[in-house]
Amino acid sequence: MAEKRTSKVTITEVAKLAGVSTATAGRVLGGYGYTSEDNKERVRASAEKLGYRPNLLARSLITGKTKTIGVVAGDIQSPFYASILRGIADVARAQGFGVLLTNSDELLERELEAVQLLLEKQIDGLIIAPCDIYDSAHLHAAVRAGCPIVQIDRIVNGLAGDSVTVDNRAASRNCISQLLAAGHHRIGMIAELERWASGNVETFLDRVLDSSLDPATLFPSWQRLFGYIEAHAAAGIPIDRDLIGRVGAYSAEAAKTRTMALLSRPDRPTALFTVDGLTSAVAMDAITALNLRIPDDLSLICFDDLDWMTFIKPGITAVAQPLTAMGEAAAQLMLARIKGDDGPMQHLSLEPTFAQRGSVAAPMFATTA
Amino acid sequence: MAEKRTSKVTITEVAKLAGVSTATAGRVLGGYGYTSEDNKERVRASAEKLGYRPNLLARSLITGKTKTIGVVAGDIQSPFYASILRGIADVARAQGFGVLLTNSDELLERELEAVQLLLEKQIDGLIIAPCDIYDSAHLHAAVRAGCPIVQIDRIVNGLAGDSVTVDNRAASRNCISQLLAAGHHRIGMIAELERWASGNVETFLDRVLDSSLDPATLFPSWQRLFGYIEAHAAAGIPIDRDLIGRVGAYSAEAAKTRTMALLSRPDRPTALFTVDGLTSAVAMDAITALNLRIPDDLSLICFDDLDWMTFIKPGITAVAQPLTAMGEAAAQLMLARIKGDDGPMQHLSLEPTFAQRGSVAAPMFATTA
DNA sequence: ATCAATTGTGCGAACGTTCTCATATTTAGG
DNA sequence: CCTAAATATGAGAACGTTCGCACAATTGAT
Repeated sequence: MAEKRTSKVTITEVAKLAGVSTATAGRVLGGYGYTSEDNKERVRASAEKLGYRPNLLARSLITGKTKTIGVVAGDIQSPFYASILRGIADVARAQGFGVLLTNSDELLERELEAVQLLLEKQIDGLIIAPCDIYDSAHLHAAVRAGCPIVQIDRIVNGLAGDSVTVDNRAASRNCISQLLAAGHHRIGMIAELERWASGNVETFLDRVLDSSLDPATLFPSWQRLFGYIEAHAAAGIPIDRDLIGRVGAYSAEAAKTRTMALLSRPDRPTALFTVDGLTSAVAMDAITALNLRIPDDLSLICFDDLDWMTFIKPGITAVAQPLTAMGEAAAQLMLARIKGDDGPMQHLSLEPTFAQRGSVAAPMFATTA
Repeated sequence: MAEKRTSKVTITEVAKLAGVSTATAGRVLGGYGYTSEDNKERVRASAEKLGYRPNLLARSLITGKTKTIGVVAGDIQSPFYASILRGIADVARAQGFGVLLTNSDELLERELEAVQLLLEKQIDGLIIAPCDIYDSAHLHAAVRAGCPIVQIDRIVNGLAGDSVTVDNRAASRNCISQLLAAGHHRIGMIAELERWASGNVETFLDRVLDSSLDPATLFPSWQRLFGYIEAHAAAGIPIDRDLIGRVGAYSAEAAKTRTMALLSRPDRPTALFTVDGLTSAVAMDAITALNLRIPDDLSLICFDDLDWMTFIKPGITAVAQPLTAMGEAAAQLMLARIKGDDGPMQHLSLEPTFAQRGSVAAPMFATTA
């Protein structure tokens, strides 16, 4: 490159032009300490004239604060994380904070790298949807190293960090209860249900029913299954294990296969409960492919409210998580910690809203015994 | 806070423990220069033992490179920006770069603040969907200050920065031609059409028809109107000015009002062309509200392919921009510039794909003369 | 054997801020 | 008038790295 001038106007040059020390120039430009009205003007004028831009790197190096918060999302491309991120970014911006973003794709290895990078970049705090809620030594280490953490959507067991979640268990129980009340006895469920530390779905059923399981220690999809089981128990309806479509991974393809299989059974469910945005879209796709009518052939309730649920055929009844609000709350908690709040850990549980629309009806007839 | 230890293990301490100079420790840990195998091991062991984490701030301050690229999106919450961002983040991560994100909400003032913040944080480059393509002095200044810029979706007139866009004019022309070929003579269009430097829609029509307008200097929605006009001209079909629904702002409410008005006319169009994701969703909403059947009562083609377009009633025919690819390309261009590429500006135009589905049919009858 | 690379090391100066300290000067209260 | 606070300034040391330089020690080709 021929020319590479400009850009590096330092505070020293501004000070020189203004005829004061760098210390004084720093004080007026950084706004910290005493300066005479006289010098304030002179320094500001010089800064303006030279087109001075403070170098936040240098400031951060000495203050130890970067005014940047790191975010590890699963996948910003999903409306779920996109909305949360929006909430975070808004609050951060309002306070002059920047947002450093990474995706984990729910892969622990990625998360590890991401957290590493963010910490090296000296972020003031970390907002994360943790992949692994049972161990996550790296997160414990981060906290120990003085980096406050706010968890989103799920909670690492025993981690000293705030959290913002939704009562998935109650919301799910509510959905299933509504379906049961409408007369459905065979309610299908499509859920990720990837990791559970202590066994398989059968074990899980037992543990829920004998109340020896703390839902707070689970991944959301397991919490939602928790509510599904509870609702059935409360209504005295036995659960057909075959109706619990465990996808086992966060994958559209796998979910599609699983859903098609579930809905193609001769004794297919009369109602379906999808447990997140991905499975809802996939289910809708399968339903269209199989030419099933909603709610005549199949009732449907979805977790996560997507824009198309408003205007599709009959509206789709759904649970809406307050996503941007969750992001905002997370950022607010974070900023409080950064400002020095060292009170006890806060675990916010925001209220989801229930969007009653037209996808639930009474079952037309029993498909099979 | 009672304890605030750990976290600050510096390279000096590592060096001391390893019994070498900070320079040597720096060389092995930073991987830049010569070091004996012997010392390499010793230093690495010491670093490991102390839990050393490099402070990228300090490194950046001296190298002048932060390995961070700034992104100014309109609104990450929209699938459009979310997908682009995903592409950017992937490429960045693969090269060890971080992504600093901000939203402009397409507001110049916000963009100004955002760019300011990013520059002060010393980003290595800026990827932006610029609000104002006619002036943007701040972007020219950034380039002059040595910060490479890659523009997305639209191009600031005369700005020395690369760009990644889509041929909106051609894609739009193609859509309209298909509708015309299907027999539609009254094709409605809903578009933002917020800013055009040189006048109103009438003037624009004239300028397009006498070929005195360079589409590259326009906002996407105007480019799409450009194609709409051209297609009509090519087919020899006169344009009814009333069918061009100019929303005038990026607002769902305004778009809804405009769309409802357009579709409620006694001489309503027999086909509709929506020009982005927002207007498509809004149009779908309006269509449902008015109880119009697709494609019987109304044919529909949308710009931007959204997930629900696959599984809604008849599939919705749409133009799909290669969003993640655009993000990836933008990041790639950016990284090349950062690595020192000072070749001529590149203006990439990626090919959109056309998803032919079931929302287009011949018009059933003329609604009115 | 000689000279020029190549390899290896440490010292101390950067980078652009803020911070600590020392030292004035002004203000205010008795 | 005196003293204590408040206001104002500058010199120079931080912050944690990398970089330039000087200087050895080792190579390898003539």
